[in-house]
Amino acid sequence: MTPAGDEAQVGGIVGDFPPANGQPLADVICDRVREMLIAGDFGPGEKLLEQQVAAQFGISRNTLREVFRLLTSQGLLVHYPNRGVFVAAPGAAAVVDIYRMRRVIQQGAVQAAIPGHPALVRMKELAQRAKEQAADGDWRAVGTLNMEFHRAMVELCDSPRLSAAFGLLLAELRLVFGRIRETAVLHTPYIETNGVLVDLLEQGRLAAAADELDGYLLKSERSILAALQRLKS
Amino acid sequence: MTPAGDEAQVGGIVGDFPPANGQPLADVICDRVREMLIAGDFGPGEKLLEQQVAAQFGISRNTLREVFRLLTSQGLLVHYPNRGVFVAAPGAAAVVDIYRMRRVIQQGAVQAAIPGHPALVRMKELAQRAKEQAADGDWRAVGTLNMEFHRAMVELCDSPRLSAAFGLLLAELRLVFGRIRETAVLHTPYIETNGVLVDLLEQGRLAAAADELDGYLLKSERSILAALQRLKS
DNA sequence: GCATATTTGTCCGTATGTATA
DNA sequence: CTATACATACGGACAAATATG
Repeated sequence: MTPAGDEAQVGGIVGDFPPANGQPLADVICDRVREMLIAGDFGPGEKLLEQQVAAQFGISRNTLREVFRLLTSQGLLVHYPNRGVFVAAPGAAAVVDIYRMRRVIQQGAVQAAIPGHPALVRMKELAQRAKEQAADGDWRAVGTLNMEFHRAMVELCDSPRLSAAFGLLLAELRLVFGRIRETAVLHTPYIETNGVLVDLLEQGRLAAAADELDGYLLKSERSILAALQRLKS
Repeated sequence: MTPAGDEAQVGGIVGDFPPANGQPLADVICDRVREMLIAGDFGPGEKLLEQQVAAQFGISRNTLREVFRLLTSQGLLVHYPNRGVFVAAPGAAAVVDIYRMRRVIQQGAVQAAIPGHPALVRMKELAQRAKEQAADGDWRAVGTLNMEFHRAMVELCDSPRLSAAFGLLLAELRLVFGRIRETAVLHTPYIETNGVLVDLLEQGRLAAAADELDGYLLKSERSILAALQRLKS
């Protein structure tokens, strides 16, 4: 079998010191499953059976277990010993915690922003593109661009570890978004805010930018919590 | 090598070695290996052979692979595809990045500290105990207590995710410490600082505490970088 | 409350490709 | 360039824990 055989290892034969190779299967599947999770292809709280999922991806149970370990450590899956692995279902408490951490990371990143960092240019582009997509009414695209906008913001302070930690947060947050229908309401009001943020950062008014950001985070958190509340009923 | 000779795990097929197993074997071994890594039982950059390490712990290669995945995602091991897993050897660049992130997380945590949080009491105890151990000349204990002091500091803002991310940072930092001999120099000057920090936090002078913290982080980072530099020669 | 079926946790053996001496 | 060692990945097996009827 092994229908996942198209992972041809064409890698560089001439590969010098750094590995020129394709990544292990577990990493590939891990990315695929993560995408499926945030796309909502698995329901929140759903149980993932090892045999079934392994067959679904055409990989062995052992390899899938490595994938589960990774995604569990990233907070996207939850593991109950001897019971199995389930899709995480972040509730209000998780959202509050995620935003608490967002505040710390993003405000810290903005205040430690490196002047003239290329990520600022990227933020400007993303804010512009989001404005265009909003005009077209493509809210899904607006949401994605907004995510990338904030990811670029964290990259302003040029710390790989901080960016990685923030990436995990965003992935978990997208898991929440997947459950909410009213995407327009979630992202529309912040298109303007993003433009203001870029302007402030370009002028080097970091404190003012941090302040604007705080307001954004507050409103965003509240609207998500409200939408979640509506879901429960 | 492996002076911890009592690790003789006679893979108890008959033995009741998997005792009242609450958590999976991979998690248990993961914790053990992490402790050994920060204790310096494996040298930095050392290659970890699957068969050998699996035999050393009396577990299967499949289970060990799960352990390697976890520790790699935590930054304590490095994985080169098709070449194997190696103990991470964080250099100057890593230290700079770790401290950049420490500044963001710890200053953010202090400024978002919840008044009267029990972690503040714990900080006070830890600072006191560190002072006592320093008088006894037990620098290893002082180092550990200092770590716990800062961990408690992050818990002041009551965010499980932030605390978890900070824990990963500290583990990686301990990997660096393991390579440095002069532990006394690394931890002694900060015993006093910790006392000042507790006082400021008790008085609710958060901004002043954040400032004091910044000074600590700056000095600490510099002394570590200097010690690393000395190692290279 | 019990017997049974399902699933996890863990191990082993093995084939294949990759890197290194 | 060949030989060896090793990582990668698969499938099967079985005990123990859990879910099910």
